[in-house]
Amino acid sequence: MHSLPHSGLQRFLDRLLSRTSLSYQEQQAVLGLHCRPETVGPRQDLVAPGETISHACLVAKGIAGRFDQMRNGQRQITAFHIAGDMCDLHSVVAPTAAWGISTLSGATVLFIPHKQLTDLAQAYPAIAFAFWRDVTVDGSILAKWVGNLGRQDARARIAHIICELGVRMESAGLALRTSFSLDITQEQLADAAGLTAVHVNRTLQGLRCEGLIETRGRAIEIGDWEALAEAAEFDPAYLLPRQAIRGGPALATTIGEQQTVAH
Amino acid sequence: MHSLPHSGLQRFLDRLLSRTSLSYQEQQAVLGLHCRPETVGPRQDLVAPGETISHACLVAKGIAGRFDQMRNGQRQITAFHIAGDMCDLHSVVAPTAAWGISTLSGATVLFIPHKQLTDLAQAYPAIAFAFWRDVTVDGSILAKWVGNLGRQDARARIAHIICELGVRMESAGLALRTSFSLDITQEQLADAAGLTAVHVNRTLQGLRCEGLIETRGRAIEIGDWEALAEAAEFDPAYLLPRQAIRGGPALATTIGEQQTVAH
DNA sequence: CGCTTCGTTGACGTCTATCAATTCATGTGG
DNA sequence: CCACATGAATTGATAGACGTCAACGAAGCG
Repeated sequence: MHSLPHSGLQRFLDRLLSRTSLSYQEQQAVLGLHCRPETVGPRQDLVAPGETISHACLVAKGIAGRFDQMRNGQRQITAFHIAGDMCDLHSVVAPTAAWGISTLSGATVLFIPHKQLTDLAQAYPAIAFAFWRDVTVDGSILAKWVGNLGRQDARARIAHIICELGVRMESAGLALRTSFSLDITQEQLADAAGLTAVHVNRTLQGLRCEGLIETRGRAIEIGDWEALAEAAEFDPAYLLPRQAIRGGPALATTIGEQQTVAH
Repeated sequence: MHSLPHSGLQRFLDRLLSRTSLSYQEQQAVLGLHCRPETVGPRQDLVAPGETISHACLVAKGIAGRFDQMRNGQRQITAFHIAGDMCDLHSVVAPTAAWGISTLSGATVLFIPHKQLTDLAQAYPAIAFAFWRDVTVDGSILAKWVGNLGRQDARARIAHIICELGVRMESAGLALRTSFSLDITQEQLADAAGLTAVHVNRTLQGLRCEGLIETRGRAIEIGDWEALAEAAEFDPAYLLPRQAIRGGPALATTIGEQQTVAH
């Protein structure tokens, strides 16, 4: 369909490589995925709640969110997806989504048929393993969000979300953790933090007054990272950076990794 | 180590079989896992937060919980594990836990070395696939908990937890969804619902007054299931019952399932 | 019998939601 | 260049849900 790999695929590959080593051939196989790119405006639903889908969504540019929808129409964002994230690798296993996916900012999204992904996982065990790790990271983030929503107040919740996205953007090579653009509205931030937009607004003002963050438009500057992380009780271990994976079981090498992680 | 398979392994196998078909040989391989059973009292930590582990925990009897711990010692339970649940299949991929695991009631737990599980996944692709599905179910439940904590009030949150555990116990063949023993304290329920024990107590009284639940000790009776599910906005789709898996991609059969799911 | 754990109750304080306006930024068309 | 529309950020006043603290009762257990 496309002779040159889309830059979104390169970002996705980089993300996989950040936790799993893949051979040249395996890397080429990922880059060779056939996909249908699409430019989407903000606040557009990519997957409706309850819909059965046959493709996964890869965010190439912008930011998207998975959400749970209540009867009264309120939404709870359960995950943010930045450039390079595959929104719903789960859908390969469970094609009928209990959730929805929607763009938050304007975005470029690649639609990849499930069959392409399953074929890939089948042909290359190392890729299947990388996919499994990706799903595990997703679960780890969700567990942390449960803790964040259940046991932290508004100030800590928002600080935690800001810390997480900063670190994730830095890991993805999109920005510095202390200076990045969080291209979502306060209302969307509220839907992620389990708060109202009004209260998010006041809490952000509090964080600014404390000197923990500065904002210019949707750009966020964090002067004192340690202080913000302290306020958020943020510990990046749950994001499973490479060192948290190292020292793992033999599966990594035996099931298809071509080379061990550098030490 | 043990000539006869432990009944906990049988429960675990049944759980896997509820979503993935396995051949006789594969089933025997699961039952042949070597494990160290241990009887543990209530409120005992099986895995401390931040600990690096080399084994997974399988709950054979009783109920355990994964939790996130705050600086001040408060805990947020992020997942319940009933008999037949493998607590931390994730730990195979990420052996340094960002979370902790603790018994809630008294329990019998089997400790299974990671190596056993990785060997199994390596030898039998269908088992690897079943593990992947298990991790996906876990993630789906976590996402629903985020929605429950972020956008529902105390009454709906507690009702939702009760509904979920009822359905899961019924699926596991442990009880009826309308009549089961929820062997945890109100304080533990509060740690899962993101509330205080006092407020849980009052909310439970409210649910009893409304006639939505009846309790005798820790046994719960649900007279009108529909009404409770309505109050909780509970839809079991997120638990990925077998029918949500059917109609999935070809991976199931191509990657090792011996027979298609009965229809 | 005393000890411990758990469930229950009351009074009070605080965090967050709700509702409604107002300001600000941006873009569009005349 | 201005009038206007639109979406987002901000502000104020008030209400409600939930937390906190403290005490008491019930049940199991050595």
